Amino acid sequence: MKSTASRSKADPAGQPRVEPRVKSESQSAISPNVAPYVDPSFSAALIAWQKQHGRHGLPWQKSREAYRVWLSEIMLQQTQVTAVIPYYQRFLETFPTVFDLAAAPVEQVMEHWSGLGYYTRARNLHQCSKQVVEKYQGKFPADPALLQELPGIGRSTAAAITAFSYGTVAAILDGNVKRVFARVFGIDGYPGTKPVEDNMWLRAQALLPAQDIGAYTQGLMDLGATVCTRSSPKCTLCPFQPRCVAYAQGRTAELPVRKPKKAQKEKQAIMLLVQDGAKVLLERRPPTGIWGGLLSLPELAGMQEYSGEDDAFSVDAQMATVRARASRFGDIASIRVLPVFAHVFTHFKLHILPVHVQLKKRHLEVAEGEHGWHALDDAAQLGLPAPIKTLLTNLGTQSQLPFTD
DNA sequence: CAAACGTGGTA
DNA sequence: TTACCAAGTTT
Repeated sequence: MKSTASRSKADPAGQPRVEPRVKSESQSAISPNVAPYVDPSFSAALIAWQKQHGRHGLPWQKSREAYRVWLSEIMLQQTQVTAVIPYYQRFLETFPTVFDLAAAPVEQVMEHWSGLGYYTRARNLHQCSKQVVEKYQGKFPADPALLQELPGIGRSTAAAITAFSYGTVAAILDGNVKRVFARVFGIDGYPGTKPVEDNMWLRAQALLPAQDIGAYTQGLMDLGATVCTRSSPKCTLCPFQPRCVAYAQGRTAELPVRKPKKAQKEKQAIMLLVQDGAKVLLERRPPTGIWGGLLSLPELAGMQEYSGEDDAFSVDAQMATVRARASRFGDIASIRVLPVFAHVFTHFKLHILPVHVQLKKRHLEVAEGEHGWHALDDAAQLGLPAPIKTLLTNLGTQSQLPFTD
């Protein structure tokens, strides 16, 4: 990021030519927002800023190979750069090409994704790799419209992949862009709503440069991630400070408008930790729903609504069921109720009530379909939900369980 | 189309 | 500790 003082000859400076993409329609339906207009100075300023102050050393920036760009873009959906880096590198080592990924069993893909969250992304990633191999001979299309038909790739991701890999001129609209636009143009209204998002897509299209789409797209992301941050934006370093509506009005803290918050739901689930010596009983969760496709502890009766302390879903009341369920797998030596702990998701809080069942004699293969015995020592390597992985790991090290709630 | 879908970091 | 968030897509 240190700038070589000399400007490279590749910098055309001047005005990038932009074809007029927006008709002079009245955007009257979008009340608080001004109609987007073509403004070459926006992309010119951003591209210049990116080349000098943007990020250039991220692991997925070392190659423009579509497979790598695609992999990084999927991993980065709703996920921060620092969280992605180790996953990205491990993925590339294990699956160096789209052919390797397509040929791998989905269980192995889930293992490598474990801990990253939003597990549908992993299943879609795997499906997508297979389709690219079958339909496109392993070469990702350069047309965003074609890419967008593939699982896990939406409008914004399709544009990002083609812009970075092939230089295709297409607009992205991610969280960074929404934040930058909301502030620079003073856009009121929560960006998650249809009218506001539509307006932003129109702007994103109208502001596209004819050249340097890679630097431009990266610039939008970099500016949002490093300067125009959610809290404490570094406005003095921003190339758009002179034209920023939010800055001029002292409203950078209010824009973009926050998501209206709903009452947080709470659920609870009794989870069976059936142990036989050094092995523990795990089951594959259904492909859809929370933790879809991951290995996890058997749940007693699914996740129940939770309302305060006084709940009828107490472990005590379920002991008979616990005993019945566990005895299918062997003769019970002991049952110990472990401390309850909570795990918070984006949209609800889950109270986990673990019950430890020690077997003295495991029934020989109970062929329970999705059930299987796994070494406790392998807990860290298996594709497990983060809190379950923590639970098993702590069990093995004798240390105390996660925070009780 | 609003809701579902994870996790770890920060205020 | 609670609340909010970070390179969105799918249903």
